[in-house]
Amino acid sequence: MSLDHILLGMLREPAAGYDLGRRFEESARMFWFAELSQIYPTLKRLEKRGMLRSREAPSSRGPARRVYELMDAGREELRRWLESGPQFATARIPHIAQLFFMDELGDPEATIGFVESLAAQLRARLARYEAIEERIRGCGDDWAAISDRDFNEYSALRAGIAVAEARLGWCAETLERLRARQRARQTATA
Amino acid sequence: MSLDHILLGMLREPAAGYDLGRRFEESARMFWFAELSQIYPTLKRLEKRGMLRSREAPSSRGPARRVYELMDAGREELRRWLESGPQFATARIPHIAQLFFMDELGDPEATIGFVESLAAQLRARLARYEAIEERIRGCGDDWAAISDRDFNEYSALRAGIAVAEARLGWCAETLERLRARQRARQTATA
DNA sequence: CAGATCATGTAATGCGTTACATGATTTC
DNA sequence: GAAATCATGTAACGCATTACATGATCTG
Repeated sequence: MSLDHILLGMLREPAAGYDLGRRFEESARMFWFAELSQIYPTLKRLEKRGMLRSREAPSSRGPARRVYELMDAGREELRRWLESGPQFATARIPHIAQLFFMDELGDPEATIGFVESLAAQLRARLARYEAIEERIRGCGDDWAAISDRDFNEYSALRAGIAVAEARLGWCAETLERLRARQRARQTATA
Repeated sequence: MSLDHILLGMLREPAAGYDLGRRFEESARMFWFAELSQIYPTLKRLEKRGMLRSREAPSSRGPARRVYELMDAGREELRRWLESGPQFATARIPHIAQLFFMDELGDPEATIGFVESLAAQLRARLARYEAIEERIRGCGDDWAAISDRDFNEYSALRAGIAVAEARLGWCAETLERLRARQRARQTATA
């Protein structure tokens, strides 16, 4: 029920479906993602419901763009969502599920390898986030004069960084404990 | 594609669908959730594919239980999944999406209220996790002698706690910044 | 006897992914 | 002329939620 709202939010400035697709890749990845094949029909549906209006616009290259614009009904729906209090999705964290059952492999080294690989991927993700943060800080004017919109977008980025850091910290802590267990086991066998 | 694997993992000991439903509520909530209405057909499908086998068993109260048991094919599928490396779901974090668009309300106090409410809900969640941790530490024998399975389940819990703490920390940091902005605005107006 | 818990399921609907189809323009 | 980018979409399938349907047993 939220892709609708996210598209409405993104359409506070008129844009074509294709543009929104790139926005998911660039700035919204952290908290949501949608394929173009989902975006296009969703925009059509929102238009049919009177939330959006569209017109054709020529493209500098490639076929004509269908540019969507937010209508009053859409703006009201967006505001209702924003005023409805924090929404939570039911958790879906496959890698923690894997860890949960990892003893099935009967190989403590496999668990260690798994968490190491997890840490590597989280480091890469964190690096991407931090690169964005650098870019913002760089082109950013002075920090207090920033607009509310930019401030909130920056806060969302900070949230992603905070969680990635926490997960990495957990990896380090967990690896330490796993290795301590391995050492204890090896001295017990010897 | 993962509920299948999670059910296979849970069925390393035979159980009925209803039992698995409660397990999601009790110990797996942190990383996954499924309704009974999704669990029952999924179990049937896995049986048809030869991953599981089932038999009827009498219940102490209520209708007969259908108890499922893991077959070799199911165990192999489970292992393939565990060996396939850490899987990530595409992020879906509605409350960060809301924050991202929150300036639409044009009311800085609304953003502050939103993050406060978020913090309250995260504190409640963290308290639940910590209660589980207490329970584990309490009934737990000595920490090094714990089984691999219990160790991994504990690690999964620690992951949930780490993330909840990080989100709460981010709330505090963000609230501080939001309030500083408000103060700056008010002195500027005065 | 009412309400909670145990226990299994189906049906309808909606959300999301993957695969497929098309075609123009720009860059190398 | 090949590959990348711009741009729109449809179709099939699978995953997830909500609502509905049924009925036994236990607890207060």
